[in-house]
Amino acid sequence: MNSFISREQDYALRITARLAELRKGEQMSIKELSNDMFISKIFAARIVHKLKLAGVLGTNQGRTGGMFLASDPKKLSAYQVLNIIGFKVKYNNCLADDFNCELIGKCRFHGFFHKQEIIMIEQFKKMKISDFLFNKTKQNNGGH
Amino acid sequence: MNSFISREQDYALRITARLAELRKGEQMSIKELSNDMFISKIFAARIVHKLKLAGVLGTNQGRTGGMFLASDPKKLSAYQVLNIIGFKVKYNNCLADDFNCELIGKCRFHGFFHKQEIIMIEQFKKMKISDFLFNKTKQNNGGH
DNA sequence: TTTAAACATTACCTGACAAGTAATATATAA
DNA sequence: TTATATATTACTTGTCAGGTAATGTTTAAA
Repeated sequence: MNSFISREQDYALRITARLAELRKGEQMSIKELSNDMFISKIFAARIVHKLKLAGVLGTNQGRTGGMFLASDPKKLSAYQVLNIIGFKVKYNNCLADDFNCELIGKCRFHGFFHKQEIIMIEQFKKMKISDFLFNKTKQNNGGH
Repeated sequence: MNSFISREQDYALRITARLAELRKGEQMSIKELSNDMFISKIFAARIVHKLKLAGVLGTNQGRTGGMFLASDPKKLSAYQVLNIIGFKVKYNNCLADDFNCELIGKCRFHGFFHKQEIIMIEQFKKMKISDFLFNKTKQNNGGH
């Protein structure tokens, strides 16, 4: 393991990027989405629910239900999506809030890891969901 | 949780950095080392053994035994030490060799994660153990 | 020769958690 | 009423980091 990004977080990114390709007013069912993105339907539903609670996407229940992106994909960062699914990753445990390091003030690794972590997070904040569309020709945001 | 660096890897870095402070010919016991670096003695022994097998440090058994750094700390990178302890971290599982992604060629997340991972690894390669000495002013730790 | 103190090595335990499954509830349009 | 959506909770399972325990081997000093 030891992956920064969990499967669930990865799926959340895929899902938002896929929904960002829909036209205005268009929606998509979990079934279709999970087929497209190769995620089990039930797992996808759970993720979709979290994203909905966070306001990133909207859902309609019922027979003609489905879901759609409720945020501007050009403003929605990868970092935001990851955080909704619980992105609490650290370069090293010693950077965690509740970590009590006996070597604090003496250990130079701490500062190095801290700096690297900040650099990484900046990258995740910089990248927006619109940068990750699967098929750019289908995209429908301004300038078409 | 989900830390890039495991405790064991972190300890390996501490150990090599601490040993780098010894004078030429000087050695240190696991007992003293584990006290200094706040690592359980038995866990430290396991890590030391791995580092010895990799040639990073040398050990002497027996009553007056101990260990010493066998590499030049100015050439030994943090990356090398991490690798000895099994640094197989990925930004995302999809970067693993045995990962079979159904979205390959279509998914833009892959390329992004790959790029970020390379940048990170470069940093770990650039930093040498000599950059992390605990006490730069007293490198030879006189009155011990 | 005996013993103390060092490193060497293997085996095992345990709690956390990622990942996925199962089951059931609720909502809505035809 | 029914088919088909999403909503929600609970459970299962496998993995593994982190640590503990136990025992072996080596060496120098008593």
